[in-house]
Amino acid sequence: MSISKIYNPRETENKWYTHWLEQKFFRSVPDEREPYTIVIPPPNVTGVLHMGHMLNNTIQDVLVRRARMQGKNACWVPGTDHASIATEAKVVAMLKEKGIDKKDLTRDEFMGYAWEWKEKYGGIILKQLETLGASCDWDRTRFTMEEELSEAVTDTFIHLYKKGWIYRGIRMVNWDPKGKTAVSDEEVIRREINQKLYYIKYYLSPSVGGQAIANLTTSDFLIIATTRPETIMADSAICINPNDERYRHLKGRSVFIPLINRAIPIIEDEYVDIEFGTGCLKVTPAHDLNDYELGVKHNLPVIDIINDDGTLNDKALILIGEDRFAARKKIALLLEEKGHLERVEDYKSQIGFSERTDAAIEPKLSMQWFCKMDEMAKPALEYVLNGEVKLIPEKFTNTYRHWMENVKDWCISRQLWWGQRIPAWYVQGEEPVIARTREEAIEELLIISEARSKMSENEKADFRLRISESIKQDDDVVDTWFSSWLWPISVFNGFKDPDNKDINYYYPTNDLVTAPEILFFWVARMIMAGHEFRGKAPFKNVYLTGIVRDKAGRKMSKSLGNSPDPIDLIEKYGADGVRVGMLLCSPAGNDLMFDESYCEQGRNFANKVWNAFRLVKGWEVDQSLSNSNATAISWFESRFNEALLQIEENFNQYRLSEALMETYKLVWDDFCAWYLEMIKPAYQHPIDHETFTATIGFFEHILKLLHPFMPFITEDLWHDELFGARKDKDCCIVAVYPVSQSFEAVLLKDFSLVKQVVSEIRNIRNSKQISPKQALSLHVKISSDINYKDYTGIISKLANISEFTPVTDTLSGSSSFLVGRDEFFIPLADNIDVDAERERLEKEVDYLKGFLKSVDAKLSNERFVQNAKADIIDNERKKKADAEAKIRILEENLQGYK
RNA sequence: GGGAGUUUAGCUCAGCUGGUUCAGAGCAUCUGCCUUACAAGCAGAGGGUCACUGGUUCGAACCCAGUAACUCCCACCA
Repeated sequence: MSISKIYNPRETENKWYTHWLEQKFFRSVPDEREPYTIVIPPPNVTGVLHMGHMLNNTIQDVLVRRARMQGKNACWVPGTDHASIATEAKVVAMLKEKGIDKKDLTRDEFMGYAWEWKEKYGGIILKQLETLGASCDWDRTRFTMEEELSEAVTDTFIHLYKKGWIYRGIRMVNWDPKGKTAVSDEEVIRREINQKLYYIKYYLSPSVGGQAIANLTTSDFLIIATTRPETIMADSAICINPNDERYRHLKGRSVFIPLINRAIPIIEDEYVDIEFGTGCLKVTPAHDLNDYELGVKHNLPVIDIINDDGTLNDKALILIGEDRFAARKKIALLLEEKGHLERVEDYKSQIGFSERTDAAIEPKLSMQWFCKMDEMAKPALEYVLNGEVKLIPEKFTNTYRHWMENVKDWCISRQLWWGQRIPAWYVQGEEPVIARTREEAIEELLIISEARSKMSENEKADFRLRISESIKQDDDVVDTWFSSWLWPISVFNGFKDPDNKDINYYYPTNDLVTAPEILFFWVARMIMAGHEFRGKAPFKNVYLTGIVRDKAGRKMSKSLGNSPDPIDLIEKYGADGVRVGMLLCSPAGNDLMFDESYCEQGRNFANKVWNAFRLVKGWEVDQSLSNSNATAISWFESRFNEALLQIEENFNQYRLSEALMETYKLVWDDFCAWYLEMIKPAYQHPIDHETFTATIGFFEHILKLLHPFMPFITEDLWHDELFGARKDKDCCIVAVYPVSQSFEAVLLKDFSLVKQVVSEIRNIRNSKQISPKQALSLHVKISSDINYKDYTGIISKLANISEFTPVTDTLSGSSSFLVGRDEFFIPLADNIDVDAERERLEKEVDYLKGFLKSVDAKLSNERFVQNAKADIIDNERKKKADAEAKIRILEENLQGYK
């Protein structure tokens, strides 16, 4: 036999993945079986696999593989997301390196480069998923920007527009000056930043009507606190609280903006917090959301001094062309020079940053497209509240509800090129028209025009000609999420062909596995779209994974450099090892503190399975031998079913890491450490046929249980001739997953006592430094009803006992122990420290007496006896009897030492 | 500022409706072993005032109230 002592994953992984592909095991087409469907959360095309994907996709693969083995028609749909901002940023950067500026390109040219880039790098992450063993139906791979999915986006836009749920308007949006696009509220990450609060003097203009105000002595100026001094040039007013006594005298007056000396009015509004800062607020409608609203209310002009790229424009009058942050520093100096800066304080406040580019968000007024959310949020909330969609863990329901009840309209336009272009068409002097194509837009315009005034055929032709020359499509694209919210429907072509076989069969899908961070971005919106377009939520369960953190609890990120490359890990520990490692440290719903040592544990486990196989593989069967392991076999059978029940339960509750741990212990402890040790024939001895067959059967069952977690090693072993000849199609991946059968509880209970006996003997050996090779004799004084005769063989073998003698009296000069009510003695005449032995017994008796006392106290407590349930009381009585019996035994034994 | 969650062994976590022999697992640690499946291993051991303070109860890791620490989400205070 020349099987390697160590499991070598590299050889097997490729081989079996290819085999699975060849056999089309991942392929799913509708049939009569019950479907089990997962759509992948499409990773960004720009992405490379990181630990978050690793976790997320391992979980999906475990679920899919298990479902497949349970006989369901398992379908895992893979794909990628075009990720407009992230991808466009990468393409722009790539072009820049080549010396090309996006500004110098036409839209088409840019898209050419972008597609080229996508073709080149877009497939990487999916290839990487293969190495981890993902059993996706690759024939179904979709991309959110491919033609059909883009059409779905356009159709959806039109549909919602017709419903009046999509509208255009000027709003204060979150502007990303780096990406030069608006981003949604959800894409803004707020961080507390150390800032400076600048106290700036605004001098009052000469008093009203030329009359000096008497009590205005020191103050020819007001002081205003701001974190953004570079925006003072955009100020439209100063606002005070009408109830603020301190500023009563300022009503109706105006001040000059420092440096540029533009006069602005002082207005009053209760919005201003008297307590904060100086109680005076500068109102900058163009650059602050609240100020904007204040401006609308008080009819103030909007002065936008910041360009799309975050530099100051000519309306600023000074510091034109400077970046906003540079301008901030410079203006502080200028103000200081001119004596306008009263003081500067350190100040902490929340600043928004773009999720995609990490640029500080600039509130900016602009014309954008919005999607109304309130109507769609209602049913989407209902699905979760009534349990049709289950969030796992449940705690997210609260957060979900809160969000859905306070949902705001969704800014869906993005000032980018990479994405689905907004299907709005403009002609000078006309309202925008929403249509799929230029032609349809023109027709639409014609109809509108026709409705206004009747046109002759000539006029029509003229009109058509005129508008087809001037008509222009909106330059913007829709938010990426505006395509991914359709994903569970669009991957099955549910928009183009709403009654097709696939969508009818696979939709709604079963489980969605994703990160809680995108519960609102994506999950909530998918539920909305699911309801709107299919009348059904898109999935039944949403498993929200934790965030992968490092050992110190920091989120794994590129910038921290604390994230291992999953592919390196797979190289090092094997895909099965990494999968196990990932799951071992991922309790459902909690973040996981990842550490490489978990992968090591996973690898060791794979190796354990490998070696168990080597052992069995090496046995020679002797047909003439009769079965000498009946007890061990029935014990393991029961134990297996007991564990399987537990595993099923864990899976039902999506406790994957517990399901894995249960399997791990079943294999390592019960199967390897106990069962195999019990039946293992002596060196170079054959095994009987019956035991061998049973063991092979157990092994197969174990491989099946392990398969969803460790697909490669299990498939590899599955095909060994040990298990008989297998056809190409007869694979572990499609083997029938076992279903738990009834088991013998009494046998399991008795056996746990037997294990204790073995452990006690080993313990005595250990403490007395007796070699395992030295056989011992065991004397047993039985008072329980366990039939130890059934177990003498097992005990003898596992504890190296040469003689098993029933006795009726305690045996002095021996090391003794108690298991249950049965007493065991190992004669060790010259190796016994009598004092120590006596002491040990006394200690045990003391402990038992204490224990008995507490039980007695309970039982003599009337209220306990009155209130507690009968079985609890019974149990206490049993404990009492048990303790009393043990004390009697031990005390009897102690006689021998007196 | 509002809300949610967490706090159990050195680490990561179980502990389901309060009640099986003084609270469990895996890893790590310690001790002894290279015993022909596996040192990526075997056998054994140690390790916890269940964050803190009260309360309810015959009985609390579990229920209630408060306190503290941490985490996350939401929010326009310059």
